Amino acid sequence: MTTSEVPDIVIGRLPIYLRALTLLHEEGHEFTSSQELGQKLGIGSAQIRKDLSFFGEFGKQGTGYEIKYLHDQISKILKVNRDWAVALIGFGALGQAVTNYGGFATKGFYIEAIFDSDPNKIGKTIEGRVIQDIANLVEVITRQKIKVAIIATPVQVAQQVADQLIAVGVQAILNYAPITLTVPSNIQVQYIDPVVHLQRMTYYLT
Amino acid sequence: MTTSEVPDIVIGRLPIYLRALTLLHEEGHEFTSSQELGQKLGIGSAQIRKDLSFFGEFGKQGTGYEIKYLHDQISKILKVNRDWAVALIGFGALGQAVTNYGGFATKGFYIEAIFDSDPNKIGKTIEGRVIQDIANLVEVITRQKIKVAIIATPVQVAQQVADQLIAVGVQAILNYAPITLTVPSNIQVQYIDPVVHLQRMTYYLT
DNA sequence: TAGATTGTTAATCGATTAACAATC
DNA sequence: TAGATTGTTAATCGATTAACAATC
Repeated sequence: MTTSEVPDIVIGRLPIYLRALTLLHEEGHEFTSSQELGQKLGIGSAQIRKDLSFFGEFGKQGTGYEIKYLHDQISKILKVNRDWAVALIGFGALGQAVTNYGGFATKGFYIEAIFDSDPNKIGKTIEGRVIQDIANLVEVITRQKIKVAIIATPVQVAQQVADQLIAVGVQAILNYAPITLTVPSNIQVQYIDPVVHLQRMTYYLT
Repeated sequence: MTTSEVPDIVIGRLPIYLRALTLLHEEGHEFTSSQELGQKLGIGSAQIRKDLSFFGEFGKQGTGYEIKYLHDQISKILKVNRDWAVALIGFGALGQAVTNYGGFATKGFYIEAIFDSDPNKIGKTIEGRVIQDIANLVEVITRQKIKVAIIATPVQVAQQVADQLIAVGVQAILNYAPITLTVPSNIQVQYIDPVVHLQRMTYYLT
């Protein structure tokens, strides 16, 4: 959440739009409208038009949006029209699942460095990448100029790992550890904690 | 997002509060304040007090909140002071990671039924649970009266799986498939798509 | 042209926050 | 008592939405 022209909540919806556009494209559609998109996403059509208007004019009156064009434009806005090198810290069950998940690479996020502290894991090769000693984190990430990291460590070390990452220039952290990280305001952090999502839903259950 | 007395955004913060309280408790603290909590979570203290005020009075002027008590109260509010049976649909790499993840059970979410469509997987036993044919989903979930489900299927079948789940009484869905599900307004859905989180952050990168 | 849909404005709605009396 | 912190009010801030002129 950085001070910015465009509200962060709008930025947060763009990947959702992108995902829907990808799906429509795969289904062979060529055009869509703010109404159709909104229906699919459970969002008002006005909101979609307003969100897009922060960045330019992407549609045509009467016909709507060309799906491929809008997809490319949003990709550019989000800077996902290129590849990003990602560091993964923690190669436990979760870190291994993250590594094996094909969805990152197909979207341009390549895990190019993996770290763990377990001597039994350090040195092993996983799909061409050697698991490195977390003691070398500072050196390796500095050298490779990696800007994006995924934390999949135990919760006890997550904050100190984050501190190290930030110290060597990482600007965006996807944190799987169940803890809110304390970071400077210019650092991006996103959280994945499935338990949080489940707990949010049980409130509504009868 | 159901029509409700308490704003859904407030409900969404309660699990975060719970997580912080758990941590403080584990660190041996006995009391905390809205200020301390807010600092740890990057949230204003007034917001925390306001959020809690929707449900009652849990603190004491001058001393703040007893951590264990507040934790228990929020647990009750969220209905996570009991166990929940969970169905898992899809036993690919992701579904397997979800099954092996210990974090669900320790928070009271027990995966009590696993479904897949692959004949090579159906019938196998995983930690005491047999992988069942997705063709039996309707029967099994109806019989076991399961209310919470996790979708970890390929994106192509996620919507139809969701439709089936809802038809047999599932009220809360945690969806790992990269698609926005269309569901009735009384059904809770939460999404986990790490790519969405990463794409949201790259916008801010230089 | 007639119909459809955009981009944008202004109104509405809702969430956050500052301030403070109450009180432990 | 003095200091600290709550719960709550009212003001501020920001996001959503309805409406419509413009135009494809």
